[in-house]
Order: sequence, then C-alpha cells, then structure tokens
Amino acid sequence: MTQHPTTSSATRRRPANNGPKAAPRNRAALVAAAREIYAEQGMDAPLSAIARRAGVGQGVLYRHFPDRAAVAAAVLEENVREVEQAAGADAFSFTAVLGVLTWHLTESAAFIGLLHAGEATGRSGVRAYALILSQRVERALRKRLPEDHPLAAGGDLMLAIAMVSGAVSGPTRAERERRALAAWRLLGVAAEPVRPFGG
Amino acid sequence: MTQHPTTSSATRRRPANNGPKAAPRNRAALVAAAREIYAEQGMDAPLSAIARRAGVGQGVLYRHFPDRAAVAAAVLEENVREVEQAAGADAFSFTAVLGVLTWHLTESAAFIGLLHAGEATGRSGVRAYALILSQRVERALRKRLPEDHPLAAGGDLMLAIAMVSGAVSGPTRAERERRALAAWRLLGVAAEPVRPFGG
Amino acid sequence: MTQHPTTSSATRRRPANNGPKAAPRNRAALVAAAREIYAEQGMDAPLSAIARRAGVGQGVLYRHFPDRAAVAAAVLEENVREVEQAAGADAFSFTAVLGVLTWHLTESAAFIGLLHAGEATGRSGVRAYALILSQRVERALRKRLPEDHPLAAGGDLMLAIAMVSGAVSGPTRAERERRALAAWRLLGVAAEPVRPFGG
Amino acid sequence: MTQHPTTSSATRRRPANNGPKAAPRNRAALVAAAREIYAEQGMDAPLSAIARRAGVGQGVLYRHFPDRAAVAAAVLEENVREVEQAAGADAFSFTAVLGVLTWHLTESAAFIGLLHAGEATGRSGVRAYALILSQRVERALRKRLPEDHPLAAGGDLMLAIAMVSGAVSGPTRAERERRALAAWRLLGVAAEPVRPFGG
DNA sequence: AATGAATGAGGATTCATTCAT
DNA sequence: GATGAATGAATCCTCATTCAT
Repeated sequence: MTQHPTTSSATRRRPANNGPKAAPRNRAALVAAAREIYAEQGMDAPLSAIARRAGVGQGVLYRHFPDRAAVAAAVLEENVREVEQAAGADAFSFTAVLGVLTWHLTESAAFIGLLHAGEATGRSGVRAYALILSQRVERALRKRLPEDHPLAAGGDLMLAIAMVSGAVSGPTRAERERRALAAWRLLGVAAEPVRPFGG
Repeated sequence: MTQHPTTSSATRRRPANNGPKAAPRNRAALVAAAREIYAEQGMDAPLSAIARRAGVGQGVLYRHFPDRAAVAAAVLEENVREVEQAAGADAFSFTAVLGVLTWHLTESAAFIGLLHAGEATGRSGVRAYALILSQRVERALRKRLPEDHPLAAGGDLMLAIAMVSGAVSGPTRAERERRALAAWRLLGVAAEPVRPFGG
Repeated sequence: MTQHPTTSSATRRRPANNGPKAAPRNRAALVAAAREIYAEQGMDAPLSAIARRAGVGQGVLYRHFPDRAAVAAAVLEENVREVEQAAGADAFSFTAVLGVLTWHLTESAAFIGLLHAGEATGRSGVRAYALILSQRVERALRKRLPEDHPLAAGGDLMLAIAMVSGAVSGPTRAERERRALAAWRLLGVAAEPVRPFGG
Repeated sequence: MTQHPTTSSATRRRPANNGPKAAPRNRAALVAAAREIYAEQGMDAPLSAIARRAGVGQGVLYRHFPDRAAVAAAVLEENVREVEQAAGADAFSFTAVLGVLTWHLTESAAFIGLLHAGEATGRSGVRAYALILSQRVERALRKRLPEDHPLAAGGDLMLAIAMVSGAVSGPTRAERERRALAAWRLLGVAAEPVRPFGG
C-alpha cells in the first residue's frame, strides 16, 4: 500500500536529474544554503527552506543528513575546520588563530550558537554535536595558547570565547565585527577578525 | 500530554467560572507557568503547554496576551521590573544592582536571551519587546553607574552584560552561577548574584 | 518559532465551529468513517481520509485518538461490544451469539483482521489492542458455549472462528455471507449471520 | 538504514558491472530478498529494503519487476510452482500435495495472503496476480483430488484452504504448523505439512 | 469571563519511481 | 546492464488561533 506518487497526472514532466555526479555539489549547496537560511531565519528554520534554497528536493537533504542536527553540524564543521587549519599553520600566531575564530563569529550566527552549547535547546538534538565541535575548537586553540597568556588559566579560554560570542549580535556584519572587537578589548585580549584562507 | 477526552463528556460539569476576580490571578498563573515551561522546554514550547500548566483554558491565555511574544515579554517584564526596583532602592549600590541582574541571568534562560536581542530571531516578534525591555534595563543600571566605573564608557555597559549572559550556560543553576562569577571576574568587574526581595 | 498558521491570507473565513457540543458527535462520526474507509481501502488507509470522510479536521481525529491503532481499536470495540451484549442477553443461544459474530464477520473487513491477530502487521501497533479484543470475544462466547459442543475442546473455538474469518472474503456482502455459511457448514457447526439489535 | 553517502564519493569505484550473465542471478536474489523482507516487515515493506537486501541497486528491481505487485507475484509464483510440481509428480498422493500446500502456508506469510485474495486490498494491484495464482493452485490440486473426497464438492476445496490459511497465524513456525494441523483436523481432512523437494 | 473543541496550515519524513552516468 | 542519486507527492503530526457554549 501507500502508493506514494499518485498515478494521476500521468505525463508530469520530471524536472531533470543531474545524475549522481551532482551529489557532492548538492551536498555543498545544502550546507551553503543552510548557512544562509540559519543566518536569516535562525536555527529553527524549516528544513524545506534549506532544500529549496539549495535548489534540490527535500529527499536530497535527507539523503545527505539524517536529521536536523546533522545539517547544523555540517555547517559548523566547516567553520571549526578552518579554525583547526589556522591552528595547524605555523604562520598563524595564537592571536591570529583567535582572529580566525572571531571572524567566524562575526560571519555566522550558527557558529555563535555553537559556543553557547548548553542552553536548553528545544527539540533539536544539536547539543551532542555541538559539544564535540566545541571541544575541537578548544583543542585547536590550546595548541597555540602561550602558557603565560591571560586566558591560559582553567576554563577561562572557552569562557572568554563564549563571552565574546554573547556580545556579537546585530543585524549587519559591520556591527557584529565592531562588537566583537569591543568585547575582546574589554577582556584585555588582543584579537581582531582575521579572514581565513579557505573562507 | 494530549489529554484525550473522556467518553463521558455528556455529564461532565463545566469547571466553574470563578468570575472576574480570577482574571488577575489567571494572568499571574500564566506568567509563572510560562516561566517554568520556558525553563523546561525552551522558548519554543507550545502555548497550550503553558495554559495547561497554569490550569486555565487556551482562551484565557489569548485574553491576556495577544500572541506568543507577549507571553515572553510578560515573563521578562517581571525580571526587568525587579532590576528597576533594585535600582530605585537607595539601599542598593551599583554592584548590588548588577548582582540582581546577574541573579536573574542565572535564574532564567529566557532572560538571557533578552540581552541577546539582536540575533536573527526567526519569526517570533519578540525582538520588538526585547529591545524595549533591554533599554529599560540599561536605563535602570545607568542611574546607579558611577562615572568613573570601568563600564561607564560608551556602549560598554550593555556589552559587558551581553558578554556575561553569553557565558552563562549550563544545565544546573550552580554551574550557571559559577560561570557568571567567572565572567565578571574576567572583566575585572565586581559582581555576584544577589537575590532580589520580590523574587 | 514555528508559527504555524501563516498570517498570509488575513481574512480567510474559518469554517464554522460547531462548538464543544459536537465533540461526541464527531467522535462517533470518526468511528463510522473509519469503518467505511477501512472497508474500502483496507486498514492502512490514510488517517486524513478518515477525517475527511467524517467531515472534521485532522486535528479532531488526533484529539480523540492518540494514534492509528486507537482508531482501529475504537472501530473494533463496537463490534466486540455487540457480541458481548448478545452473549449477555438470555434470549440468545450460543448459536445465535455465534451468528452475531458471524454477522460482524460479513459486515466488517476490519473485524476479520482482528481475529487474525498474529500476522506480522507492519507498522500499525494494532496488535496489542487486537489481542485484548480477541480475548474479550472468546470470553463472551465461552460463557454460552455448551460443554458438549464440538468446539468446546481446547483452542478449537477461536481456531474455528479464525478459519471462518479466513474464508470470508469477496467484494459483495452477499458473497461474504455465502462463504461464511459454507465455512461453518464445512466445520459441521450450526451458525448463520444474525443481525444484532444495536447494529 | 538510510545509508548516507560517504564524502569521499569522488574516488569511489563504480561497483563492477557483472555483465548480462548476472541478470538471472539478480532476479533470484531479489525474489529471495523479498521473501525475507516480507516475512520480517510485512508486505508493505519499502521496495528499497528489498533491493538493499538483495545487494543490488533500485534500478535493477525495476528492470525485473514493473511494480510492487509484480515482486509479490514473483515470490508467490515460486510457492505455487512447487505445489504444481508436487501435483505433477506421481509419487505424491492428494494428501501429500495438500501437505506441500500446507507447508507453504506455514512457511510464508505472503502465501497466506494469496489465498485470501478477495479482501479490500488497498491500492496495490496484487489482486489481479493473486487471482490467477490462486486458480493455478486450485487446478493443481483438483488434478489429484479423488472424486469421493469430502472437499470435492463445489467450491469447498478452495474454501477449506482459505479456512486453514485463516487459522495459520502465530509468530513462530512451530506454532503456525500446530494451528494448520488443528485446522485440518477440525475439517476432518487428513493433511500435514510436507516439505517439497525444491523448497 | 472561562473552557476546551475544532480548524487547518505548516513542517517533518518516507518512498515509489525515474534517469544520468 | 547496473548503480544509486534526485525528485516530489503523500502522509503524519503538531499547534496557533478562533469561537460556540
């Protein structure tokens, strides 16, 4: 039973199938779309909106991501990876790595939420993913953190980052950047947005 | 959930109309219920859950609040008012007022969100309310802010508060309080949670 | 978030609300509709079809029945109750009670399925309900079963009924009745469809 | 389930095309897989599950079977053919042929459904196939049915089989066999499960 | 003034089926 | 000839909101 597509409109044209080759492209489109939609509508945006923006059917989204949380994770994953890359590059000082992180903070509303991992986040099971990603960020930063740095103590590093992310809000990028800078200044830490290579 | 109707609905008595006198009591019950539900389920909890917890029908909720945002605003309103009261009481120093604010921060997830007013907040029109309430908080605090206080400069006051609210997360109250303290310390500002009178 | 009914078509007329008084009527309409739909489309018919046939919104169905299985159970419950009533009425001999059961067999495709309780029934969790209902049928029948009846032995009673229900198929009621009669005859048991009072 | 694509799709090798020779093997694998899946999940199982179990792509399933009903028919076809073979073998008495049929009844939930051909079967067009297969079963049996057999009369033969199939339910094979035996006994017909050669 | 049933749109999810490779 | 990605319709279910009582 449950014959899904009704036999009704017999000759409805099927809108072109770009073939399996498009799969990676679709996945990337979905992640990009999700990033946009998250920025515009918040993390509770309907998945259908993401699929539509990516220009794919709903099913494709589900093929690539088992659930809502996986989509979010994929978006954040990209940001986190860039922080890790920066931390891995000898050319980057701790301040620069912090800058890359800050840049992502000003760029992506979703990324901010990540560092808040802890709130009662409603239905979305993003929490589990968020924690892991958050830890990866911390690990990457600590690799470069000078021992005598003011944030080197106990849990101060991630706390400070959470604080800055709390400060970063505002409709425009410029405003967000301004607030990020001011926040780091209040903390007495040198850091300013640094656009990563791959971004 | 989803209480299903008894089959004996024929003879069920109509649950007594407590008359006009009950109106304020109902309103209060709704706000209290909303606070609980928000804490448990997040700000996206169904309105029906709030009505049920308050022990009133859905209609009553709509009599008192035009929409979802109004409910949230009413909850926050209480918090804001207590900050204002503290700021109005001569017995409270600026540090103490900040403490009351901090106390609310550790108490109420919703209140934290308030100070974030700025994110892309999806469809809910909480934004408008939030901005106003946020401004009331600022006004109250500035009334007591010493001119030479480190936060007296430009937008630093609310920025710092946003930063602390960003830091405050965690499942337990104790954990949240711990983080709030640590955050203020990082900012070099003296402040610790102060439970207000009326709370 | 998840503002459900969009504010879009502002003045869409809401199609009359018959008020709470209609609740029991709605429930009955749903059960009746379910019976029809089950007969036409099988037990896997979409719930939306049942709601539509009953002339109510989808929500009403969910208000009255938590899930698909509950709807089915409500339908079967009616049939079972009539068998029980017949068994409780002194005017009915065992043969007559069996006749009432047989009548339901010819009447309701769903009821037949009930007595098959055992197959791998896919997603629907009807099984649990079905077993209980099946046992009620057995209890009712045994109350009137003469000790020296050929079906009195061990599990023969329900087995025979399952056999007859297996035999009863066919598009028209007449055909189904014919087969039921023939099946009982093959078993050497006297029984013919008896329309219950309340039917 | 819902195997999600590896991100490394770029370099994944296309899983070898086994050439035309594999076609019959694939078809057989699909039928076998369908039988298993039907037994586990019921006849409404997704076609994709069958393809996956058979270790082939979805497309192969569609190459061999035009629709869901055709898959079911192919499964049943095997059972029917074995009954026909038994009926064609001189070594088998009518009782033995009936035994082979009974064996399939205890073996395959799908096969049971076949003999029920007649119910309101929802949207699936299995009906058409089922009727034909059912008639082949009858023809095979009648070839061996002694003229003076109690089931020789009118439509009694298939009715009796339908009755037995109605009786056969239960989670375990043993239980199903027990019920089949009891059912035949109630009908006063000698028959017990006989495992066919090719089974 | 309160109750809670009803409505129905919206979002989530699943699969049958097609088709580029 | 095979693979499995893509499509999108259908179904499920939830809730905001209205309204008869």
